[in-house]
Amino acid sequence: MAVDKDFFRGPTLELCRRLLGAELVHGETAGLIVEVEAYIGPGDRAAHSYGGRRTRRTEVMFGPPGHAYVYISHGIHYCFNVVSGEEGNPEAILVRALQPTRGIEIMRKRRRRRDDRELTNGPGKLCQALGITIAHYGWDLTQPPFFIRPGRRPRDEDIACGPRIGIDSAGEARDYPWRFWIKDNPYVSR
DNA sequence: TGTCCGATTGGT
DNA sequence: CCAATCGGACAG
Repeated sequence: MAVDKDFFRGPTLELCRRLLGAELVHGETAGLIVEVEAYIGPGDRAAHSYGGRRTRRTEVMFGPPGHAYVYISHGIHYCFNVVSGEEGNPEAILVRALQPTRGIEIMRKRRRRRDDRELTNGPGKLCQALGITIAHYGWDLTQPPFFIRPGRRPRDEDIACGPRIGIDSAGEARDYPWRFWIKDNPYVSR
């Protein structure tokens, strides 16, 4: 059913590719992961854990991989990340978009949009659609009701990568090609 | 397409 | 103080 703990081990950029096509499940709602971004620890100016910042917010990233890092964005939205990398290295992967697979009626109620693509094509949108909040901070993603299920991994030629979104004041890090998405998938953000 | 604003948290 | 891993509304 859910992935094993080992699924989350290994380099963060490799886990990014492994997450594409996997299913993120919360309760009765779920979707295939179609877009992610890596935020890699102390050396990444765009990461909340840049320079080794260790606060109540970033604490979970210092723990073992496979847990949820949820934070509040601009005061009103939630963003969901998967903690990655070795324990002690504060790394995480932001899930930016999903393709709904289950509970789409629930998502429509929560989101109230005309176009179903607007349900989960952004990091704050997908949290609202799946009911993910700050209360899920630190949760273990190998256990129901909140977990990741392995799926069909896309072929490498069906995966695209490029610079991350919304971080234009991060110096060199701005151009790192650490955003990954499934080519031509209609649920990818932007 | 562009711009503006909400309303919270952490860092300087 | 102010920028931030964003989304929605509305002008044009």
